[in-house]
Amino acid sequence: MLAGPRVRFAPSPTGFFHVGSARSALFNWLLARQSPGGCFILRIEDTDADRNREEWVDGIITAMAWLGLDLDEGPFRQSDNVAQHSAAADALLAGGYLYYCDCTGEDVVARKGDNKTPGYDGYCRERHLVKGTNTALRFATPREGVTVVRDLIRGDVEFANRTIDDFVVAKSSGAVLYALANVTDDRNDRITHVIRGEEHLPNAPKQMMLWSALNAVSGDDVPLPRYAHLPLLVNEQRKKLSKRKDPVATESYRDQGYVAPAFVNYLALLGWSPRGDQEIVPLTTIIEQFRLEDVSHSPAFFDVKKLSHMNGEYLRAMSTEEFIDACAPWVAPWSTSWRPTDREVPWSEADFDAALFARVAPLVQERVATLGEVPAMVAFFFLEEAPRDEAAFDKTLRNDPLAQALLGVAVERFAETPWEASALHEATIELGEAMGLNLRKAQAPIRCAVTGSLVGPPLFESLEYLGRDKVLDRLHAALARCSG
RNA sequence: GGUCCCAUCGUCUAGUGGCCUAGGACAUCACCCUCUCAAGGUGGAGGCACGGGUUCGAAUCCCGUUGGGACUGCCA
Repeated sequence: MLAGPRVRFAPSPTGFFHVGSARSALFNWLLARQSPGGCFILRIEDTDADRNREEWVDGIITAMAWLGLDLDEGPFRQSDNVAQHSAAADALLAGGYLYYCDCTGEDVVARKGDNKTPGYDGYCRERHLVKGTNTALRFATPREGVTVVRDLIRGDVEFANRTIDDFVVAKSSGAVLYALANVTDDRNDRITHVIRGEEHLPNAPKQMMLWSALNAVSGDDVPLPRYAHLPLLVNEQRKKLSKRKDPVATESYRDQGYVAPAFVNYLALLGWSPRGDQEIVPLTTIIEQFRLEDVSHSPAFFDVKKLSHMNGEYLRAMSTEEFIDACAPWVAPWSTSWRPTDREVPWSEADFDAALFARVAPLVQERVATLGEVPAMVAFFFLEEAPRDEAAFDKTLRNDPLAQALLGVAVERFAETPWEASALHEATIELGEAMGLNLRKAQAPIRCAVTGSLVGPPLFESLEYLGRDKVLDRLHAALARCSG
């Protein structure tokens, strides 16, 4: 049987799950899923104990599950492989690829002077130091020749070897660093494609050197992986998305009520596009058409506006039942296993009426872009008193005698109108006509009195669903507030 | 500073030498629909960074300029 590509997503759990990471994970996953025998591996790169936190690991796993990026192997922990990393370092040292160095950072800078070549100057390369308490292990990079990274997205990228300094492979504490740990694991996992962010491109030649050296000292000639460096995701300032300054936490998009299929679809569009003029396409199409070779070379801006639009499209494409279920974490969080963080539902469990929500759901489904917008739109159904938009109230009612008069008549008329939307609609038209108001004008004060707002779901359906008693109560209350 | 990457509407992109009078999507504007708000429909405005080549022909190839970015850690 033909072995498919083996890819890995190797995040370090040093913060919230970054949307850029989510895209890297997705592109890796797509490659694995589009070929028979493809294998998608999650490897948590947690070797820097100082910066890792267990909750971030959970965040990665939860977010990937949410996005539907299922694993074939893992999750593995890089920290479980430290013995192999050390063994790799030992072998490389024995093979003459590594040497001990006791230079401090200051030493290196001090010696630099007018030297144009950045980084370490190779000072200790010929000193033949032995292991001590302050000795790091460095890789002796070739002084001549070039290393060419055959990048699937960018083509061949050449690095003159003399521009690559003797980088540190293991700290003086003995801890093996990223470059070697990553390569050792990739080699052991038989990774065939390394797909990651463009910020790793300068690491590639170093890792290729390490890979070849490892092959030489182990006698196990593992084929070099193909590399693919994804364009960066940038902010409005065209800078790499920053964990500190930019809204990059994938979790927060879920909390806001973006749905996974929409989020994945949008992510796929960042640096890639499906054939034809249709951008909203099913995952199966994306899997089918995705090619690393087609990924764009230039950085992409994460545009929340476009994401929102797409999310709205996905929401509207749902059946009513699906939409109702999808709303649950935002409207009835007590009933769900997952619920958004930092989001308060304006009503209590006792106030909520699931049957009523099911009736109004179709009305809001076509009016929201995210599920997080739903509660505010339907709060007036479940709260004893509708939330108040004071400015709207002042404008439409308090300072408008005609509107108050209309409300007064409405109270009487609605007391005897058959309680259904179409009759209420008709009644309001007649009410307005009697006072020289078109429906647009006539509905406003009623809407404001009953829903507390000037915008919302269709009014007459809302009245019907709310019920005569509540509507009449609110009409009276509004009148009272005008005179009070 | 050094190494490397990148360059089509405001944004994401299609475009791989003639199909380009440069297509689509988001955003934006106008109009239509309409009980509000949305959604939807129709239409508009808006782009190949610049300069040289190569070619009968260049958004597409080459060189340069300019501009942006990443990396430059005993982090990943």
